[in-house]
Amino acid sequence: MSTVEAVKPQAEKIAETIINAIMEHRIAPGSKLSEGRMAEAFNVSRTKIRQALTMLAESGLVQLLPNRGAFVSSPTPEEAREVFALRRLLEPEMIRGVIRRAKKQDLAALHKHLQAEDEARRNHNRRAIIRLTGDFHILLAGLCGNRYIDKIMAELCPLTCLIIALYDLPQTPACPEDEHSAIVDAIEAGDESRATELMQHHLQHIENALQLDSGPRENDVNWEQILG
Amino acid sequence: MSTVEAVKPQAEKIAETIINAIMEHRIAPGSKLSEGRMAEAFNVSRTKIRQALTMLAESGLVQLLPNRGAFVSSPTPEEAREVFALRRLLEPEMIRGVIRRAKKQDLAALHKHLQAEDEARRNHNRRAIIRLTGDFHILLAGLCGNRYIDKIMAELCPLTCLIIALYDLPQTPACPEDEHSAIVDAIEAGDESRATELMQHHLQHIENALQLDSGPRENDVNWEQILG
DNA sequence: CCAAATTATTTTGTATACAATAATGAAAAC
DNA sequence: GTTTTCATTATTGTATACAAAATAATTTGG
Repeated sequence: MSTVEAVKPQAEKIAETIINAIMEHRIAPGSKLSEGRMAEAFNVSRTKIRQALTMLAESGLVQLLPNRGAFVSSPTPEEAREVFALRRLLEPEMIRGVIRRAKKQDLAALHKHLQAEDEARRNHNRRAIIRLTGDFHILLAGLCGNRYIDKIMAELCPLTCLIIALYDLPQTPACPEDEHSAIVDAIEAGDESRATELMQHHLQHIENALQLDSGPRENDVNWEQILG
Repeated sequence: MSTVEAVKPQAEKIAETIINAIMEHRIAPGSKLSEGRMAEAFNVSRTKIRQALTMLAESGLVQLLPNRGAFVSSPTPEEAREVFALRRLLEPEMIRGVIRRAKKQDLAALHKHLQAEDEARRNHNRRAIIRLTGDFHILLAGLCGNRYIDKIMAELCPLTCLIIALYDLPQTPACPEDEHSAIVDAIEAGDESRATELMQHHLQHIENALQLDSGPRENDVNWEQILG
């Protein structure tokens, strides 16, 4: 009797690789994702790539234009605002769930994550910082006890990374230094109102740091280097 | 200069057909969706069907088991509760958006929908009733001004239909008679607190009418959730 | 007759071939 | 020199063929 191992389909892995690259700002918004190139890069047929792309499109990270191909989304300022509005709605509830259900090991995982963030900051590893600050929210979502919120956050966080790539001022550090650790402290203390308020402000800070009044910034496609 | 018409891909249409059938309870939770049969039914190749199925899987309505095929999801009681928890969080916010932004024509569309619901009820067209009561919430979501909430609701409503198919008592009418029209009245009156409260209660009523304490009803063979 | 093992059939997974469409580049016209 | 047109190239869209896996059917052994 063999246990049914959760075999993760290859297409999903490919999609995750792309998501990771998006979260690390290694693929810019608007980049074309050529099926042929990707098939070559991942050493797999276009069929698989196509599958991964439809998944990414369904999650909103990629736009599929008929007969033109797949492009990484570049959210408009309005869409950016909508993303943040939704996150401000979801994440406080998420926090409440985490406080209610978190076990010791979950808190340990959060602390471990904070350490990783810290290390990335010390090393001035900008890419890791961006990805990890996104992952923090995904990690929280995974602990909130609602798998649908979890799924949504897993889509909204990469989208937020695209938004930051488009509208954040390059010099500003994307994420205020210690807000994450303050949130974890409040969670650990079981202080629901403080934790949710910190989260609200945290999200508001991020949005405020963006330049959402002008149109999307001109940034061109540096796609080749990714696969090279 | 030709405007870029939004050509809706065929795969999407197939997926929508399936979603519609799910919302009308013409496909039971747990049903197997065989690629071959579907290809024949829709008169397309399996490639297209496969695309539609990955889309449906991504939206959570279908479960893809490796080497076994596609099955319509049958949410567990826990999942059902999570769906409702999320809806209770999203829909009041949605209502606020609708009140803030709704134009005359939007309200007209809502009234037209209420009429359709009424007619379906008069004709005792149970399938139409179920679908239309779901569509009401999707319609509202489309008016709320946040396309991400819209997208999420377009997934949660069909899921809710599956939940009702699994856990609702057959004799109970799935949706309390006039709650939708009361909500529209409150929206029209611009009474935010009343509208959101009505929506809260509405969702609570639906959930309360379900039998979520026992396991999923023996509808079909529930082979699939075991492997997940 | 029932159970286990084996064969046959069906169904899913993947790659590839070819058609259709768009993007690119070159030549011609103004 | 710039623009338009046409041919070429590259890319996407779709179906199909074949391999792998699972299900169904049959045979064999007890």
